[in-house]
Amino acid sequence: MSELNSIPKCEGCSYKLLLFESLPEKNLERISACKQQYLFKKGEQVISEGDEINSIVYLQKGLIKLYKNIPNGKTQIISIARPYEFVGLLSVFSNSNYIYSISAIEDSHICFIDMPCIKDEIKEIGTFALDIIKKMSKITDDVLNAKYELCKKNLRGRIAYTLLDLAQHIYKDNEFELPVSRREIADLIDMRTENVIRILSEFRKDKIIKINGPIIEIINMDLLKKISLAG
Amino acid sequence: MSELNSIPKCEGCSYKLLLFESLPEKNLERISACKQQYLFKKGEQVISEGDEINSIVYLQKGLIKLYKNIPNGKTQIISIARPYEFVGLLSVFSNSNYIYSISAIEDSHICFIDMPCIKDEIKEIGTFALDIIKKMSKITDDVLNAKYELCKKNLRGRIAYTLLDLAQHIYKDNEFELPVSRREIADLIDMRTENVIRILSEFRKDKIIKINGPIIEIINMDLLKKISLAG
DNA sequence: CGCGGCTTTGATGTTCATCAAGTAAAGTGG
DNA sequence: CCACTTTACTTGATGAACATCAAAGCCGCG
Repeated sequence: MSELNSIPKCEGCSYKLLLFESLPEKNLERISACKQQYLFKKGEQVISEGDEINSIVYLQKGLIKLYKNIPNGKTQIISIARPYEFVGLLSVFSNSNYIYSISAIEDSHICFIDMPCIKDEIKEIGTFALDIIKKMSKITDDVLNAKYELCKKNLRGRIAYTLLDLAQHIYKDNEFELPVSRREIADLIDMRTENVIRILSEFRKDKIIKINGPIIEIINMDLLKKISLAG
Repeated sequence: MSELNSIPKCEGCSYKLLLFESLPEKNLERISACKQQYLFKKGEQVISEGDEINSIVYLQKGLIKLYKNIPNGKTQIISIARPYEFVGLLSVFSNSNYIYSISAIEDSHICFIDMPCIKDEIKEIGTFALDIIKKMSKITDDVLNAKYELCKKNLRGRIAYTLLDLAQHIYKDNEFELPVSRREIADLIDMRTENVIRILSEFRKDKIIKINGPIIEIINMDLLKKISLAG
């Protein structure tokens, strides 16, 4: 982890539009003054389960994963998050400590805004409070819907769904490098490593995707969508 | 649906402590003035998918289910909610229309608070805004954790988990009447009706529960907990 | 170089969905 | 009130989907 030496003002930050649109100039400056931006290298840990929550975390650039350590020394990935997502927004207001860990799976710029600052602005600016509520509501909706969808699908459907998510939402490209191991994908969508591999191989044989080590290219998007829906 | 003829003031409502603790007397009176309470009989529909959201719904007494209608004429139950739960809180701030239906599975008292009133108070009273945020955050956490747990379990584990939830959180009694059909339980936890029945029968044979029509009594709580955890 | 972790494939057994068939219970119309 | 229909419940048989076990190749790293 290293501090970014040129810390941009919040005024120029694309997140401003995302969440701070309703904040007057004066308040935005206060927010700007109580934030820290850091660069995390690929693989570095951002948050450890149990850490005290004293800031809101968001991802400006890069890719991170949320995960829990489960008893037998394994990990359970909760989600993979891309920029423009308020990584820690889900439970930071109801807990005093993190119930999951976060680490960077690509070099990432991460911004920490002090929690007391955020709370002060929420208390002072009513429209900002409503914005936060709306955003939280949206995130919850999305995460829950995704989980409900995934739960009902068979294994082929889950893999198809995951590949589509990576291509369409995370990388916005039909060709991308799998950001996590096959074992971690298995964790993420509740199946076994062997079956992740097997189904990826089937998709390759069926000419739905090309596999080149960690690189995946989707060559039959329509069929993949059908499999995801049918699953 | 029938209007409750003696509408109690919010001051005496147990929900006051739950959410409106930080609201001054004056504001609580305004909230009190823009709410409606109704009695819904068992089976009556409270909200239909697609209805415009113009109030916050909460359950004061009774039991309700949230569900979606899915294409083939079937339904998917999302959750069963008990009193002291803000039924509609999950997505009411990010959508203009309901994305699920709600119906009463026991006679229920339901309170509707006009959304504009709530929003006005959020904007005006900062601590109230923070309370709402905290509550939403907690609900999200709980619902998500439950879904993550359930997803990973095998069928026996899911049934055990569901029975424990009903006994411990919903009815607070080792003996209770199943509030929904076995088919609906299957929907709720993503399995087939036949397997719900089969596993309940197995639990009966293993002397974990007693079944008397719709009445279930848990007689080996420890084992049920083990099965839920092991699942 | 050897060790450990990730990947891959095959063989095998378990879990679960599906199909079929029958009973009980509950509503419906004459 | 009874015949009739529908819906919920229940059990068994079967096959498909999936987890588990085993073994081998690959690759990075000390």
